[in-house]
Amino acid sequence: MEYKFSEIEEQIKKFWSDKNIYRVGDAESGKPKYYVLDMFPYPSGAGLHVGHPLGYIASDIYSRYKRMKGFNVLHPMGYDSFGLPAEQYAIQTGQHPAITTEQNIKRFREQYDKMGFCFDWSREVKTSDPEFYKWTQWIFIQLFNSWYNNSTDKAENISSLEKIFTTEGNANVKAAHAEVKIFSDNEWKNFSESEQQEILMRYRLAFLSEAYVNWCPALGTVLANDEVKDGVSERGGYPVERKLMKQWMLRITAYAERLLSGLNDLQWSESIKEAQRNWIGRSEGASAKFQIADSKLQIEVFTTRPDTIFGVTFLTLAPEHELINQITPDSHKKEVEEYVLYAKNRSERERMTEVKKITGVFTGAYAIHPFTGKQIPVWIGEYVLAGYGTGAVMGVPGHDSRDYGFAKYFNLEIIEVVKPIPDPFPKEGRNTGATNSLPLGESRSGAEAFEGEGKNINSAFLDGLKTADAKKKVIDEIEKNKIGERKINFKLRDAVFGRQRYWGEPIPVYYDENNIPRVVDENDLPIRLPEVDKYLPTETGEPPLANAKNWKYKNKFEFEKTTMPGWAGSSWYLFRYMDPHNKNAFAGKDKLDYWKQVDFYIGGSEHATGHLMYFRFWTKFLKDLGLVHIEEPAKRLVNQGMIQGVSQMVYFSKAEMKCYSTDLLRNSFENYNWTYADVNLVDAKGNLDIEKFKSWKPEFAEYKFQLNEDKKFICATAVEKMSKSKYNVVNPDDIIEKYGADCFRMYEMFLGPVEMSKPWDTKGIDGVNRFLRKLWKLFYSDDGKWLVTNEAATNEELKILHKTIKKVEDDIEKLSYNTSVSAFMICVNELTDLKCHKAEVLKDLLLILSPFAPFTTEFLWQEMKQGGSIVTTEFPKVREELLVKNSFEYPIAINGKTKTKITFALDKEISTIEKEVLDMEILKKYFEGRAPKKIIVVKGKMINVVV
RNA sequence: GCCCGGGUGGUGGAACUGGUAGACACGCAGGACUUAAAAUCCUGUCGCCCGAAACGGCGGUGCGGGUUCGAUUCCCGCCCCGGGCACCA
Repeated sequence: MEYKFSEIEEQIKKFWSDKNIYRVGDAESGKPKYYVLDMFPYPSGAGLHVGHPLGYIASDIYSRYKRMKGFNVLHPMGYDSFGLPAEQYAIQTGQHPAITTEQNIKRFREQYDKMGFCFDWSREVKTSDPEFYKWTQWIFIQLFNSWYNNSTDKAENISSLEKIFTTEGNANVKAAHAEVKIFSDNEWKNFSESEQQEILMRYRLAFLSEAYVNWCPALGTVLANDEVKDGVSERGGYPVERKLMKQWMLRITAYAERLLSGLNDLQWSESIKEAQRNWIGRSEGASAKFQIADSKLQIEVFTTRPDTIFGVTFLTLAPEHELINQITPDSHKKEVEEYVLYAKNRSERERMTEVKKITGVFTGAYAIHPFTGKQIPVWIGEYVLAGYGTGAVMGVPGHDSRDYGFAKYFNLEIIEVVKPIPDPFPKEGRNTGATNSLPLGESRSGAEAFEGEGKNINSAFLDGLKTADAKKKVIDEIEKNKIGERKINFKLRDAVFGRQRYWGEPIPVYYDENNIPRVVDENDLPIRLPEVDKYLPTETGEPPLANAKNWKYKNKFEFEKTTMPGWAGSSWYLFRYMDPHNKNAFAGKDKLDYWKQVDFYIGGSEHATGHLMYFRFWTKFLKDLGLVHIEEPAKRLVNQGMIQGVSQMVYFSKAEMKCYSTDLLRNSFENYNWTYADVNLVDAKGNLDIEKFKSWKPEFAEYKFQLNEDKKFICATAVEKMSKSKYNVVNPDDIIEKYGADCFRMYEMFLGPVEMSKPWDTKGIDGVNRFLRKLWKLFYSDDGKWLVTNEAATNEELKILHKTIKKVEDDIEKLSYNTSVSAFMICVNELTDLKCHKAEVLKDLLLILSPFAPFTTEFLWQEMKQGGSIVTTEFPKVREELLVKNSFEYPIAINGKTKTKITFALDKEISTIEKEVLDMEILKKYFEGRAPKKIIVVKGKMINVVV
């Protein structure tokens, strides 16, 4: 019988679906749980390319393996189906994004099914489904109704805060909040309703706030920080500018400390953890207030180097700083206003690309140094960011490179206050670890700012102290004199949550008769996305939802018109899979208790600072409310690498109207132009199908094609990202059609470690294809006879089998799938050599191979009449006793170079081995008459003789 | 600039915790089968040198040093590639 994978796949697919084999139960299964999750895909119109399934295959193998190991495995799939592309398409064509999205989901589903993934589709979720976004809105309401209590270090209901305000005011409240004035209980009671609500808004975890946001005019919406890369939008690459806008935001900064410390215990890749640490950007230091001369005003700065305070020669304010107007004397108003205007009109992009450019202006005002009493000038500079710290810095040009650059440029005073301590034990050729340290005796004059640690000079009471001690001492002084306080700052900013877009979850907020924002009643959820006749903003610049007719809460109140960002639904979806059809809660308590958290999460590293941050934030929030019992959503995270494309290029000369086979050009490429050729027009050996190329790119129809000596036309290649525009996309459907799903799955794994990026090269797939055919031949002869016998297996055969079981088991745990595929190949090669067709061996081989090649193994399992399904059968146990070795072939090295091999029993005395080795005749010639100095015997490893 | 990864044959990659570098494949070369092709099977395949062959010699894991009986693996200093962050006080 021939190996006809497409028939097998059809038959087995039906077998599984008839048996409902992938249906996953909950606690009643009586088994320990294991939760494997793939990152939520956005169903794009392009479908999947060969790179996407990499992670899915890896998680699928793991899920199948865990299931065979006795776990109740949850391995669900769904869609993050709100998003920009469908909406952009809607704007262009008028087609409702829901329709486009549905079509794309259908296509994704077809592709998933072909690959034989063990998803339990009865648990499928879609973020754009009202049954799903009802709970996204519900969580938003909880965020709105919560504040973060820094004393208990958790989120609490806003009512507890109101109670405190009523009994004692806000003076002693430790909370994450925007700037508020201190008020007493009586004052609170006398505030109007809207004043009270205005204050509460400054404490809520979901809040409306006026802030500088990333505005993207081309997309017509604001973006969160992680959605902006290099000053342009991550999606589409459109310019982004800073704009002051009233926006819904989430107070993720309240969780900064927990988001940071929680990283330590996670089994995530170091690079992702580092990316998150940098993004959170915790720094310790102090705030200090500088009095403005002849004024009651003070300017507060934040610094991580309070020990350098005696080196302060100026202050710099961000152009957006709110005190600028008040401190600037009339004499300097004009220049200052001009400068502020200039800075304001510079886009984020310009600012970023011109980082080196130094700009600034003197305000005309002076501040008083809190310790020396000296007057120092107050400047405005673009290098100071409004959103970080206090928006003002103390200029220490001696010990900060930016301050140094600024001072040099504007000719401001520079004072040295920290001297580096020379390394007393300099190690030759070694990095001492100290940054910027100078060799002993070298002077610092004319050098740049020294940013390292050292000893204080020119610093009054700090003189002679080492940096760490000076910091401590100066902060004590600062606090004692009420100049400022010890402070921790974070780079992390609150997340902009509203989007001026149509295709997203409506924010469940309305505005009452006093225009106070209120969340809707939970019983009114979901607030459905209304129909609109066009998806663009209104003529008055309102978001698309303002186009909806008769869309009012309780028929009279205006709804909020912005929608939630793409990452809203994906911030909590892990819980919905546990209980996807629950009508009364986002997930039932019993389900949450059983499934707890994701044990194994797999997805791309591009989500390091976006999704993975919000995902953790929402989980922590839900935990604070007692709704879930876990602090972190995913214990172990693996980032699959990218599968790159191999682009094919044709070199040509326009003048000659001629294309050249690449091997003819050698080193003269620069004299020619090139153009992409679709990878599908090039055969496995790099040979271009010229006729097809001509009809694909008609502008080359009249060109001559210069072939090489073998009468071939060879394309140049480059490894690049797989993308439509590079014509290097390989579609998994084509591969599956040609080689079958099992072969596709195994080949993707065989390509290399899951975490690494690598180019897709279809050529290599033949190796895996041959392997599957060889496997088949252990079961069927060429003329279709069933070969499997019930003969007892020999020791040698069992050894081969159990060696493979052990290897595969270890490899799966380590996700080293490429080496398990090798192990299978070795096993089948060895069994083929022994002509082994014994059921005893083959049955276990099928079992261990089944997570990789589920279709073929299930088919053969059924042919072997083993009963049940291979999917639900137990993973075979290694019989270690078969693998015990009693002798070892030692490599014998002379001075570390292997010369020969000798076998010794493993329990042989080392001293006996030493003696025997030294007496060996073949080794004598290597000694060249010298007496061996030393012999090293490492049991079971090797022997080395030193002469 | 800073922070993470990574660099091994023509190609993808393997090598436990410092112990035989190049497993397993692809490709290539040669051969068998065939009228022929496909498929399949066999042999060889890191480089150089000697040789009829060797279970001969030398070199070799980006480069230069070091530690060690022994280094792809550990340490120091560089180079290159990929990714992230980027005036964060």
